[in-house]
Parts: sequence; C-alpha cells; structure tokens
Amino acid sequence: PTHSRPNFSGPPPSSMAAGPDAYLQGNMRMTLEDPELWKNFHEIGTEMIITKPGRRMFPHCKINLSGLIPCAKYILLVDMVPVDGFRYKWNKEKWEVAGKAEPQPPCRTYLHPDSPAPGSHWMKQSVSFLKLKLTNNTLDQHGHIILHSMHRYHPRFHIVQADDLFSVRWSVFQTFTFPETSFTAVTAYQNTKITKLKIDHNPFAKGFRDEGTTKKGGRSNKSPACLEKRAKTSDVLIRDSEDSPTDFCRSSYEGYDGEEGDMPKRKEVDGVKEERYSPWAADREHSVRTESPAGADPRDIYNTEQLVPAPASYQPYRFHEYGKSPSPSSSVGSSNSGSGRSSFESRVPDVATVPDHDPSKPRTHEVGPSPCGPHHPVPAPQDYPGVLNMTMAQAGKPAVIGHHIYSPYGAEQPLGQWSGAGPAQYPHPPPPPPHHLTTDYSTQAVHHGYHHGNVAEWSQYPLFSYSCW
DNA sequence: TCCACTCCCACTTTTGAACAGC
DNA sequence: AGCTGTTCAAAAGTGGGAGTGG
Repeated sequence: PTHSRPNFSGPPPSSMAAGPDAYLQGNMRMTLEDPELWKNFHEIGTEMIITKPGRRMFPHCKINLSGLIPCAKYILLVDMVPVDGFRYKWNKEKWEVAGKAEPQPPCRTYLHPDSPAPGSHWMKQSVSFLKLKLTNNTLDQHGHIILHSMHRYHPRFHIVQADDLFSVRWSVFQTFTFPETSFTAVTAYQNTKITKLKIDHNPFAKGFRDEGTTKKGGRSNKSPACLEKRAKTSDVLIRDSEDSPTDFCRSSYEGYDGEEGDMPKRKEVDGVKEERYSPWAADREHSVRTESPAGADPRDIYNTEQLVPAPASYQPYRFHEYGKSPSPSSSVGSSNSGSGRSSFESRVPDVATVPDHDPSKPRTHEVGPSPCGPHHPVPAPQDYPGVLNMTMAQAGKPAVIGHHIYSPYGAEQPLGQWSGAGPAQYPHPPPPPPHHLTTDYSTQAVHHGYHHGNVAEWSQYPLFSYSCW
C-alpha cells in the first residue's frame, strides 16, 4: 500500500545517514479527512475560487497522520501541482480544453503553522490546512499559493522530518496526494452543482441556502432542484449526488467518456466506498490504476519517500510535463510517462532542499523542546551545488515574491508559509532574473551563498522551491 | 458579443477583547 | 491574582449580481 522509495540521486543526506530512525518514516500513513465530501465534489468536478486577496479552499485540506516517530520533529507542507498542461473553459455544462496551460506562476508551498512539531503532535489529532489560501495575484505579498484560473491542480502534502525549519539542509520526506482533492481554479464558479455543494456545506455560505428564509435566500436559487434533499451528512450527500440527474454529471465531461468507463474497476479500500470519479478523476484514476501498486489505498497510494531536492532530476520532468501536446488523452499519458508510475512520482523531484538554520532567528511555531531529547537525527548543514537556499524577510519588510520568508501571522511569527522562487520564464511582473535568487540569498539570507544558475528555473516547480513566508 | 475577472453587498462564522464570577 | 465562562463587537469568510475590460 504505502510506497516508500529513497530515490535520491545526489549526495547522501545527513538525515538519511544519521540513523535508523530516518527509515522508520516508511511507516508513515496519511489519510484524508472528509473523503466522502471530497468525493462528492470530485464527482462533479471540484472548483476552487481564487481571488486577489486570497481565498480559502472548501473543502479544506484536513489529514490524519500515523507512523511518525513521536519524538522526532516534522514539518508539514502543502503545495499545488498542475494536473496537466492545459487551460480549460466551461462550455455548455462541461469543461473543455481551451489551450495550453499558461506558464507556471511563482510556486509556493504552504507550511503548516504548527511546524515544526513532534510526531506525537501531528498524530494526536487531525491536521487542518484551513488557513491555506489560493490567489491569482502573481504579485501576492501574503504568501498565498498562486494559481492560474481555469487550470487544474491537486494538492500535495509533504512531511519532512526536520528538527526545525532552519537547521535542516537535507531531510527525508514523504509526499502524499489524494486523487479526490484535485480541483479547477476559477475566479467564479462555473458549475452550478459545485456552487450548490459549497453553499450546502460551507458554514460561511449559510446565508445562501434556500432553506433559510434569509433575505438572500433567493439569490442562490439558481439550481433549485435537489435543494430539499440537501443534507449535511456525507451519506446523504452521496445520495443527493446520485439522485440528481446523473446524465448531467456525465454529460459535463463527455470528452472523457473513454476513461470514465474504467471507473467501476476501482475497488473499495480501507472502508472508503469507491465512487465513480469525475472525468477529472478519470484522468488521475487512470494514472493510478496503471502506475500504482495494486490494492493501494486510494488515499495514500501516491505516498513516496524522497529527499530534498535534486534539481538535476527535477528539471527534465518539468520540461517534459509542459512540452507535451495539448490533448486531454495525451496529457494524462505523457505526464506520467516519464516514470511509468503515478503521475505524482513523475512530478516530484527526487530531492529538494531544506534551508539552513539561522541561529539569530526565533523559531516560531515550534512546539517547544522535544520531549525525547536531542538525539533524533538533525542533519548537519551541507552545501551542495544546486541547493536552494532560502532567506527570511525581516518582519514587515516586503520582499521579492518567492524569494523571501514572509509571515502571515505577524512579526512574532516569522514562519508560516514557504513560497517558491519566482520562475524565470514567468511572464508576469516582476519576474526575478534567474540569478536574483542567488543574489538575494547570498546578501540577505543567513545562509551560505551558493551558485546555481538554474535556481529560479528549478524552483519554478512547487516542491520545496523555497522562499518562506 | 462573449467571457474572465473584480468589486461590492448581505449574510455567516470566527476571533478576541472585555467583563463578571468564582 | 489567577482562572474560567459569557457577552459582544470586529474581523474574516461566503456566493451572487453587477460592472469592467480585453
């Protein structure tokens, strides 16, 4: 079920060589909370609103973790990865490919505010990424994850064993994805069924529910059918989805019929009832089926253990990913063809970097001294070519997008979100010159300067392309 | 004309300060 | 003084409609 693969191609990370503890991470398990709700959205084709000031996700990402070393500290991160290389449009009740994807916006990774925290902390309760926000503002200064509207993404969850955010250069990490969490970024909802689901389940949108006799009750009455069947439980939701005209859902994705036909093959795993996913899912399901271990839990089959980060192995994938032809069928195939495994694995760089520690910086979000003492592996700082350093912006001081650490929590909390370095080829201003990052880091940051001409380009892709918020 | 996007509105929940009681 | 619980206003989070601009 859980696939673990030390696929590091560069110098051996100290954390990996530090001791057997590092390998225990192979037992990590991550499950998605509210999978039924996610599936309900996914069956229709999840859409997530993106706005300039940033918008939360709904459903928001909430996970459960097990198999961590209770004493060891971990940081949890989320980033968003393009599902394919296309731009979409909503046309007559269905999504259609509208051309090639726009160049990647600055890549950012959301760091869970509790990070770093002992494994026991992460395992004792579910971990919510409620405050993660999505934006379409490429100049965003708040550290929100920048996405393109009308593009499809899926979240990736990274668990990095790291004593703190700065002292680790190399760390073993594992990445998880959940097929049902993929979504289309939009500036306004396209599918009224999605709107309805959001209104029905997001407490902030109660005012738009029909049942409530509020002033605005009528406003949300665009698709009154099925509203009386609305219920809060997932079971009812599924029923609702099934009751509603199925041909609507299907017709919404006519172009993907071929893949949808495979859906019933999915098996029920781990008590999670297998549902027919939307054609978005069909894309991914196809990948999963062909490239994941049979019988894998659909919620964690993408799990892999990796090291942080390897630009060399990274770039080829990226180029491959975005150089493909804009055809839906080929998109799925080509995006996965590199590894012959899950689309996830082909996307993930073999290694990524975790920045050095700045001793002068306060460690916020740190949950205090490890109850187990300092014996768990703490990788020693190392310098390798291509290592992406990071820097922390001074509190309240704006920094170049993707190059600095910002704090969404105020000056007293200098860490909250990592954001990737700006892409060299990204057309929107201000695209930092490829070497700007290096300059920034060597002059402002704490860490050793390093020279790697492709840093900006490398960090265009999400995983552990760091600048921190 | 179309469509993606932004702004603003009315609504809701969440948050946190202020206060009271023990 | 310190803790806990309650109240209430402000802040933040919602989707929709209208307007804008390419």
